[in-house]
Amino acid sequence: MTTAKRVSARTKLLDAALALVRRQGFAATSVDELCKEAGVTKGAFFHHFESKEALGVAAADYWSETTGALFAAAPYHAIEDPVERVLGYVALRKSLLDGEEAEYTCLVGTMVQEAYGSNPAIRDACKTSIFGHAESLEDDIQAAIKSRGLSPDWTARSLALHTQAVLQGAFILAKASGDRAVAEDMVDHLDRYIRSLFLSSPAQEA
Amino acid sequence: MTTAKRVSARTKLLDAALALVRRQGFAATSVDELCKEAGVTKGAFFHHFESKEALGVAAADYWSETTGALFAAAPYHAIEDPVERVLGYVALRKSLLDGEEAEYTCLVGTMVQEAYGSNPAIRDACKTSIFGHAESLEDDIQAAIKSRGLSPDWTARSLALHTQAVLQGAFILAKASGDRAVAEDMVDHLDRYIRSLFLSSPAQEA
DNA sequence: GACAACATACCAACCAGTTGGTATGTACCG
DNA sequence: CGGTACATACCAACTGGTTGGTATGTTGTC
Repeated sequence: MTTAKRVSARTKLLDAALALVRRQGFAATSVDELCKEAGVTKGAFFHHFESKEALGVAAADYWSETTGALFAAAPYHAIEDPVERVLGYVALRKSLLDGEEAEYTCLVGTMVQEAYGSNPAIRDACKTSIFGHAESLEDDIQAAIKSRGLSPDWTARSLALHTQAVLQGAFILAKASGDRAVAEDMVDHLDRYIRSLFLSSPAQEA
Repeated sequence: MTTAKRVSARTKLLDAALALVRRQGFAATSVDELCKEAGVTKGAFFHHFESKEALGVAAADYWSETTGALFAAAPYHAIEDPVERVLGYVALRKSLLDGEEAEYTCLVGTMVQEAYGSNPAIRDACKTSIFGHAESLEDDIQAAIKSRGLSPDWTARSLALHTQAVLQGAFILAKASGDRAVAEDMVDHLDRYIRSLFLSSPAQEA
């Protein structure tokens, strides 16, 4: 092992950032607070990150890595029919709506709202995270289009992004109402929409 | 006229709050900055608002009023067919995606992400704004259901909220990418979904 | 002359970031 | 193998500027 005793201060700070920024936003989270949550000192913070902004960028990248690994390992990829695979993704997203708001909502969706106008580096990192995740869905959607012989007037990319938009919006409504059931209803509508795009016959149970 | 020379400091501060908070978020916007933008002093600020938090609540209420008036005056209400009226609302929302991000995005959607965990008063004001606006759509959706003789497994309320979720999500994607065309695509998907719910035959042009 | 609507001057707490330092490697040279 | 040179990882104390908020005016109006 080349580095670190057990868990490096860097990783502890990134975990602290996920927890605190998701709960209260980026600007409202101070460096002191992050250090306290991580159990390290300010010296350690500025050893690993040259600024608070740099921590924000690193946190977005860290978010992409950890959530990317989670979705890459998910069992829905094994579903053979591509339409059902896309619906499997949506079902997984619904099942992840569990616990407190700060536990299931999206770090980069929260951060980009604060950063888009004043912090290009964080904005770009958030963009890469959201649009990169959407891309991982695009191939399945494209395969689903092909499998049903469709020539839609919408693109696989735009539908992949739509799933992300619905989820991000669902998070906002859940945060506003304090009720994750609202978010679940939004995902149900998304499921219904995707079925309507790929299945010629009307309603059908999951 | 009972108050104010021309425009009261209170209104100027609320307008400043809309501009600044939409651009950079609530926590990142300081009282000094708000006063400078509004062209008033700190004394005026704390004369009208007992705290920064109170300004946040007032800004959310002010947002509800101004946007409420805008939508109440919109011509789509005159459309006779309730399904077309709902689609008219969606078309209006799409047409409002104009200018810079900070000009078309939602104040309360931005604020609630920062406030939900640490500021119940602001959270509630945002909830009232979003859910209140959704309610103004609910009657039209209910009428649309009735007009087509449907008995759906979804509620008018949940579809009204879904429109808001799609819009809020579209704003996030637009902020992340810096491209409002992405948001327009999301609204197109919403339009397509609503048509699929109410029209038995497939695609049809607006 | 009372009261609302502001302005000016100020403060204690907090902010991001810096400093100067220690403890523990690790690389390389003789 | 020993020792010096350098790197990495971290820490406690500090700094200058900013923060939300206050105390005390001044002004215009009924």
